[in-house]
Amino acid sequence: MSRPDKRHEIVNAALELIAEQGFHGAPMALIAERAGVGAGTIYRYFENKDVLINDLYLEVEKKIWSDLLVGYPMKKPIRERFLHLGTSLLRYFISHPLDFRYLEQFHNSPYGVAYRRDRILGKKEGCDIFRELFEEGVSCHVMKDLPLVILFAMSFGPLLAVMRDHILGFIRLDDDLIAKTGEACWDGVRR
Amino acid sequence: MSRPDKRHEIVNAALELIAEQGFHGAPMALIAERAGVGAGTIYRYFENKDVLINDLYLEVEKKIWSDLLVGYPMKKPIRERFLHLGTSLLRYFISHPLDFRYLEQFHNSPYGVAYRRDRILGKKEGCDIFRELFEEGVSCHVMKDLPLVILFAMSFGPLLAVMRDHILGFIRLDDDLIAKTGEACWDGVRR
Amino acid sequence: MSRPDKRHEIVNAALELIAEQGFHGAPMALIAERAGVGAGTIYRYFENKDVLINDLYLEVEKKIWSDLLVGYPMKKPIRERFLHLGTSLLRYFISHPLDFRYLEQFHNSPYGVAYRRDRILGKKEGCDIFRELFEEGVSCHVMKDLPLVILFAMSFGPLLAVMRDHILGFIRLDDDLIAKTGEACWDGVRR
Amino acid sequence: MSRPDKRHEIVNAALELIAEQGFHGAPMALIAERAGVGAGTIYRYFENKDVLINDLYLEVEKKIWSDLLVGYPMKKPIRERFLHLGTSLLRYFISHPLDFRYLEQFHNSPYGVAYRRDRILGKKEGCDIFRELFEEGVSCHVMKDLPLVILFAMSFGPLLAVMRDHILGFIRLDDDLIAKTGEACWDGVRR
DNA sequence: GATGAATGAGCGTTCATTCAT
DNA sequence: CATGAATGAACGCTCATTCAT
Repeated sequence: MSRPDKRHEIVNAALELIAEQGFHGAPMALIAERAGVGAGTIYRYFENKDVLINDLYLEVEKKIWSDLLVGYPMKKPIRERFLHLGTSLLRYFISHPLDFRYLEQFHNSPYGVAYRRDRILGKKEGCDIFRELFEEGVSCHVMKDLPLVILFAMSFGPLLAVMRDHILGFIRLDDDLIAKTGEACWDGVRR
Repeated sequence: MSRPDKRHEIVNAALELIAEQGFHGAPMALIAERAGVGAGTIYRYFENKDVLINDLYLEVEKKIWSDLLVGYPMKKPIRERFLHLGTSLLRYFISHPLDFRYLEQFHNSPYGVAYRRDRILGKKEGCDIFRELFEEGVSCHVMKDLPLVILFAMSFGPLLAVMRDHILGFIRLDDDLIAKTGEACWDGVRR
Repeated sequence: MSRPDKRHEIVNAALELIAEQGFHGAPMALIAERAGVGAGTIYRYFENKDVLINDLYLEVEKKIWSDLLVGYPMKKPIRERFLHLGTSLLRYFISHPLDFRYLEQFHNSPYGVAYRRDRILGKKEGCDIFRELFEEGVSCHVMKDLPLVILFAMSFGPLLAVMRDHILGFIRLDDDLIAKTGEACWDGVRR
Repeated sequence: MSRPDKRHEIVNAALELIAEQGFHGAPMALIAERAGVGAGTIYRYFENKDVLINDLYLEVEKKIWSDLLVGYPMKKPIRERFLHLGTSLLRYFISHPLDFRYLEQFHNSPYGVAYRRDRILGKKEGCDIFRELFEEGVSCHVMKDLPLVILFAMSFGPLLAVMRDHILGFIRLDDDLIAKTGEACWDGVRR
């Protein structure tokens, strides 16, 4: 197994275990076992468990951001851009349910708080696209005149809630439902 | 200290510690100490830590349900009932931030999954009021023709997201913002 | 086993193992086993291994200081006081060889450096008696006019070296040899 | 890098690390890194860590012995020979503090005990010069009539103790102090 | 010969749970 | 009943040593 492969096996094992069992259910020894490496090997790739968890988070986030930007209709009206982002996010998570569950575990843990703070305060680069969209939406009187934080919440809140239900098997999100969910979110923020 | 008092102290200590520090930061010995009882005493009231955590969850949920029903405008239009529930929920969490944070910890843990499943499937009593409201809303063509699960998500998702931001200090929810947030949620579900 | 007993068993097991095998040869699990307690039990008495090691050091040192003061001929000439301290120290270590070997391990480790520094600089109380003796010896022209640090070294150096040889079985220190060793040390510092 | 060079780099790196940080602070990987070789390479020169440590000890000791013999006044009186050895030892350690600190680490560890035993029992060659000197001193009634072991201790004990204080910075050994320390040691052993 | 990635036994420490008092 | 000292399995992590390249 080549070096990048081994790293990937570790990251994948961690993603699976943490997504499925939470941080408690993912001791380093188990991650190592599932990755097919020795326990000490993980520490050649990651300084410690925290670093592994944070690096994994960054990787997942990066994949998502780059996915969201694929086909982003920069020149189209705000509504279409909004719908693109919303439905893309849903689609991404539907194809990568472990990523979704990992992010949920991450955000709801000591690790995640700092990141949430940074994101909201605009320190995270990837979020620019959202902030710009919302700022434009507000200033063009297309969206409700509410604090950005609230508009964020009105958009992500329902999307993520719907995703949770999909992941848990309470609904089956198909293209139709994805579109309708996106529209409903738009109704929540539009003026 | 009487028996119910002692139980209450334990439950309260657990609520505080878990809400503030997460499950990791709430070892039984610390809960016992903060409750002013011996470590072994907890096990006279709760079979084990899991039971304590689940019982605590049920208590918090019960308080919330009963609070939501106070002043519930049973006879008023769907919209008003919806807004009552949404803004009441926000108000409850604003005055009981520990309850909110505990629920978040709980839901995002192995404990929480089973409960979410039960609730959605209609096994939880308290949810009846929501289900009835949404079913009526859909059948009267006042709400979007979407699966109940989606309508739930469109309502709770943003509310809880907004609450998180309030708890984390990113916004300050006042009466005006509470009302506007409720309205925005309504826009999301209404036809 | 009563609480003080258990603490004593732990301290004793640590003393034995560290004295005989060094810090490497004294893992907490082994200390616990030899003490006849569970591994976690040690942590009820000592915050961590460092604290155990330092506390043990302080206990040993206290025993020694109090032993040295027994029968200290405060009013007798410097020479007699010096000989009292030297021979008492030898006698103490002969009856408590584990204490001697523990101190050796301790001083020759990261733990011990700080203590040595403090002692030399006169921050340790117990050393007062030595410093006073040497200062008086120098100012009365009974001892050589050398820095205190050197006089300390001229006294303790040979004593401890002789002790090491006794402990290792290279010589058998009897009363006669103890007396002669003390005298030889005195010759080293006296004018 | 030639074979002897590589070996020397390894030995040197081990000396530095162990002298400065103790055995705990000198993992094989770090020794290898500082030596500029691969971790596995060390094992081509030394069977294992113990062997490396023991070989290093022998090298240091050899350097010292050969240094002590430089200018040894074979024909001069016992006193002068004694002073030569004592002050040469001090001077050697002052110019080679790492050697001193390494020896201290070594002697105060499981490794060191065997060597001390050997030396004292006369199995080590280098010690001959000391033993001869002391035996002559005793038989000529120039030194005290004490066991050789004690005379050794009376000589080395204070010297090494003084060195420790110098290394730790408690005193600054200059030529004057070196001479006086040697004389004081002589007073300890002479009749 | 030289390498350094991989290994896994072993470390110090935590904490849910038990049980003698 | 209530206690809290005692427990030991399980954790995250280190490092001497091996071996495929």
